[in-house]
Amino acid sequence: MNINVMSALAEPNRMQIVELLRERPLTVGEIAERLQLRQPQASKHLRVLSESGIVEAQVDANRRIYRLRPEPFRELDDWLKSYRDIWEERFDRLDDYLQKLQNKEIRTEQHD
Amino acid sequence: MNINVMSALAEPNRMQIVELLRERPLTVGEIAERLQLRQPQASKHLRVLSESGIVEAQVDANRRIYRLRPEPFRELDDWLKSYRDIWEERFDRLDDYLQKLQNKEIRTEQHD
DNA sequence: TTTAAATATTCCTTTACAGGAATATTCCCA
DNA sequence: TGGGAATATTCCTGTAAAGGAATATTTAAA
Repeated sequence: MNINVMSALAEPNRMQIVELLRERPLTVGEIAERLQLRQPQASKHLRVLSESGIVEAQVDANRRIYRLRPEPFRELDDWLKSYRDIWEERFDRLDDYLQKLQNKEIRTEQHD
Repeated sequence: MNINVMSALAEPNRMQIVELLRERPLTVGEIAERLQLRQPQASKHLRVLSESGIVEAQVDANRRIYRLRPEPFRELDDWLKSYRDIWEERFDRLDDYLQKLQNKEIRTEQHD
C-alpha cells in the first residue's frame, strides 16, 4: 500500500479535511473556517494531501477549490481486498482453536 | 477513521510487517529475519502495531507468535464505504464538466 | 542452577514534521 | 494602478518518533 497516502491520512487535521471534502469540494478558506485552522496551516495540510494524490485543486480566480481524487480510495480498497480473508475470519481456524484452548493470549490493550 | 491505525500503518517497516502477517502468523525472530530488521526494532514496531490493535501476540514459551487482528481491517473497510460515491465517480458530474470545459486544473504532481 | 535463546525495554541521538508568525504571490475591482 | 481578498511559502521552534546499542526478562534445557 502507498505509504504516502497513509502518512497523509495519519494526521488528525488532514483526516478531518478529507472527511469534510467527502461532502463536497471546498475552498481553503472554507476548510480553515470549518476546522478552526489558521489559513497557512490549512494550505500546508492541503499541500500534503495534494502531493499524495488525495486531493486536487481547481483554480477559480484567486481561490482554489479542493476536492477528493478517487484513485487513492480505489487503491486503498484494492489493498484491503487482499485482507478480506483475514477480516472475514475465514483463516487460521486451527490456530484460533489452539489459542482458545490454551487461553493464553497476551494483550494488555483494550480494543473495540 | 482511527488515527492510531493510520499512523501505525504509515511507517514502511510496520506496513511490511502487516503484509508479511497476511500470509500467516510469525514470531518476532522470523519477522526480523525476513525484513532484515534488528530484533529490538522488530519488537518496537510490533508493540506499536499491538497498541493500535492491528496485531496480537500468542504466547508460546519464550516466543511470541504475532498475527493480524480482523477488527481494524473491518473498520477501515467500513470507513472506506463512506467514500464509495467518490471513488466510483458517481459524484460531482457538473463540477467535473465545468472543470474539463475550462481545462484549468492545477496539479504539479504526477499520479498513478 | 547456570546457560542460551527469544523477546522486551531503556537510554541516547538524530531527524521529520506540525504549528506560529510573518511575508510573498496572485487576482479582481474601484 | 493601488488596495484588499484568497492562498501559498518561508523561517523558526518544539516535539514525537525511529534507529542503534546495551541491557533486562523470561523460559527451557543441560
